[in-house]
Amino acid sequence: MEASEIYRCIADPQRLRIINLLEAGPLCVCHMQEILEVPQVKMSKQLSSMKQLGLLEARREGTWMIYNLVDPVEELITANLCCLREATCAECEQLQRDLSKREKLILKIAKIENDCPQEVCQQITCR
Amino acid sequence: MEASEIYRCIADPQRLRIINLLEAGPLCVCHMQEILEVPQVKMSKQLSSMKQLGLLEARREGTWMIYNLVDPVEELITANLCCLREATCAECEQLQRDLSKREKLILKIAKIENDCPQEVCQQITCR
DNA sequence: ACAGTATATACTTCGATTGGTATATGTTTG
DNA sequence: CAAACATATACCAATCGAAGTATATACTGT
Repeated sequence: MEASEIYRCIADPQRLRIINLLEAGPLCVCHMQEILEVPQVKMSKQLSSMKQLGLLEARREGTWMIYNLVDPVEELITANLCCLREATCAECEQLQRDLSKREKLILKIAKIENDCPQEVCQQITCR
Repeated sequence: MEASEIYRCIADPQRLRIINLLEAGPLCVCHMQEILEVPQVKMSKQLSSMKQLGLLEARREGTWMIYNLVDPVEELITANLCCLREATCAECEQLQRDLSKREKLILKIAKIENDCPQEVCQQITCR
């Protein structure tokens, strides 16, 4: 993958947030939607563009699609997330908040039975 | 400066090459043109957009404009250049070649009297 | 087979970005 | 002041990417 492709991808704050989330573990689409508070279409299109690029992959579990970063994760991605998590710009702080939100969500769905992604994501997401 | 602005900037291979060159030291426009083999208009427009963004600054010496990275250089820029110089994608190898070309050019203009940027860049570029 | 839920795709519209041509600006030298 | 050089800007056409609406697909449980 060329560097410019990766940069073009993470140049969009929304896509960067998705990558940031997935770097912490796989998630299904509805979770990401909930955390990022973004319309379904937009989410789906961005995921599909990143999958096409070769950055993400997805597998289906029931009606849900679970996305994850392709392993091994691109060096540039790792390096930049690392750098961003120590920085203090507005976007960087958003990334932090997203990760906290993810934590809470994971705890919630681990508790409540029959919640949307419960039986699917409980084992997969909380590694 | 927001992260996404920086990524949008270096998502263009040409702009990344410019930044890569300037990270090694200031250069005047005609030098960069010669190294990157790019039309004058394009070079000028890209430089001006990066200056506007706050990534570059320029000062005039005679008829020449000398550009340099604003000090201190953005962390993200430093980190990414560092990462790219160890990588092996096509674009990364181009960056290496550009740096070699820069070395040769510097040596050349240090020798030849009255070459375009000689009296200007000799002291400035070869720090 | 049907209804419900999760996700993806097609299509359209709109604004931003890019590249090129022509021209302008600023500086030096004779 | 005119000519030459280095660089910047204005303008236009073409392309690209983002966003929204509507619709399609895939799966599950009844």
